[in-house]
Amino acid sequence: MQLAVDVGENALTERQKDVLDAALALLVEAGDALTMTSVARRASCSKESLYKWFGDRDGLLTATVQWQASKVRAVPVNPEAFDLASLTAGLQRFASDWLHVLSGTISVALNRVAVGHAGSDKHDLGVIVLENGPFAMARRLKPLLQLGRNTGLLHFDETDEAFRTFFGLVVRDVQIRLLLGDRLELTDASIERDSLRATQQFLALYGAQNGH
Amino acid sequence: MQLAVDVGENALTERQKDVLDAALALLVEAGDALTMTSVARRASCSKESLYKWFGDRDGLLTATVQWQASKVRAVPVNPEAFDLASLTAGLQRFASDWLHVLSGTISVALNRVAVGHAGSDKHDLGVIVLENGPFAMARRLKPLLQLGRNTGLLHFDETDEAFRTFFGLVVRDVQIRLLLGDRLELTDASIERDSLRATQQFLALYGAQNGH
DNA sequence: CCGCCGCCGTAACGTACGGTACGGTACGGT
DNA sequence: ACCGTACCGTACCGTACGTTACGGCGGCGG
Repeated sequence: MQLAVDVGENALTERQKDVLDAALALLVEAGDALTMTSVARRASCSKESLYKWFGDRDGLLTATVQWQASKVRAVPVNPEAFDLASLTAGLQRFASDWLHVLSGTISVALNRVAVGHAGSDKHDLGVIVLENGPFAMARRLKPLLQLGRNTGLLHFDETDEAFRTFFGLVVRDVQIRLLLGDRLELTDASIERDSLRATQQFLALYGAQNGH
Repeated sequence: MQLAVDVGENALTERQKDVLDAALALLVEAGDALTMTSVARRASCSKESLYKWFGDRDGLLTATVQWQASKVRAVPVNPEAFDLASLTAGLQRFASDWLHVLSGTISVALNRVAVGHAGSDKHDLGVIVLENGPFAMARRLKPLLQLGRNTGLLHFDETDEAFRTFFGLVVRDVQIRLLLGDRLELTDASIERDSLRATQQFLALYGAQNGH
């Protein structure tokens, strides 16, 4: 399940990063209708350079998605003085971060193009987004869950099942509705509220003080 | 929130239904790469007829999505002799049905093209899928939830919040992973197991016998 | 100063596909 | 028998876009 995301040495010059940022912006604006010409114009570079640097259109899209993925790096949770309060805070902070990312225009745009490409031959984008989306969330959250289990604060058999339940409680129908174009404004306040609710529901299901 | 899905009189001839079924099959196979020529060839009809019947490519796609939507009609739950057992059975059956639909190749294909189109100007497909997906699920489930509340079996303030929690517990990360191309085989047995788990978790959160 | 290199801008090419036009055929009505 | 209608198959047109090629220009080593 451990797929290579970073290509070791990205070897991206600043100029190329600027180009990829321009591609990101266009991806947000136009979605998959992005053209090589539009990227070249927006980034003030030649199409020749685009093809030299990224090979072809798919290479550019792949590099763009990876570039965005490399920008959102995980902040690890430090397991010092671990108790119910810090577990709750960690879960809620995690849910809040995730909802903020999910509802961002960049996340929506990238997920849209990746979903679209997963339907054709090119599964690369889907794999990359999968790896940096749900799978990355799982890798980041599972240590916290296992720490909770080791300290007796949580009860579950399969870490993966616990994670997926938490995922469901946090994300619910938000992502699919956003991807399908539903206007669904998530204010900071509502995200805070939903994160707290999801965390409390998760603790009600897997917390040590409750039955099961 | 009540959007027209059926166009009153569909006025679809059998021939046209066959064409739309061919379009559905091609949508599953090729996704958004479907071409008018391929539909005409598969359905053994002329492109002229396609344009006469459906206007343009978007019209064909819209008609295809609506045609599929018209095929999966809801089976209402009869509220006779309602108790905890029938509530549990209803929820579980609902979850099972939904997971079966979600994981079907047709649902995945239609959601993919709708998500893709939601990124461009044409939001129609997204709205239609939204209307026949999450929103239809909500309309079908909410009467059952309210019946549960009226009979004292469930406790919640907002029906919509309860529904969305159930949605999250049932769907979790399954749909987004399928849309992104993750190989995720859902056997009948695993779906039955997941439906039961989701139902029990939901009852643990909103059931009358539990706290809150 | 000179030549090489990387890059910009743009023009050009090939192709795929949406959309249209048209000839040919079957059929039902008169 | 004749006509209108509906439809199939196919050829065709226009365009958009991916991809390639080329001219020009600034910088840098010699």
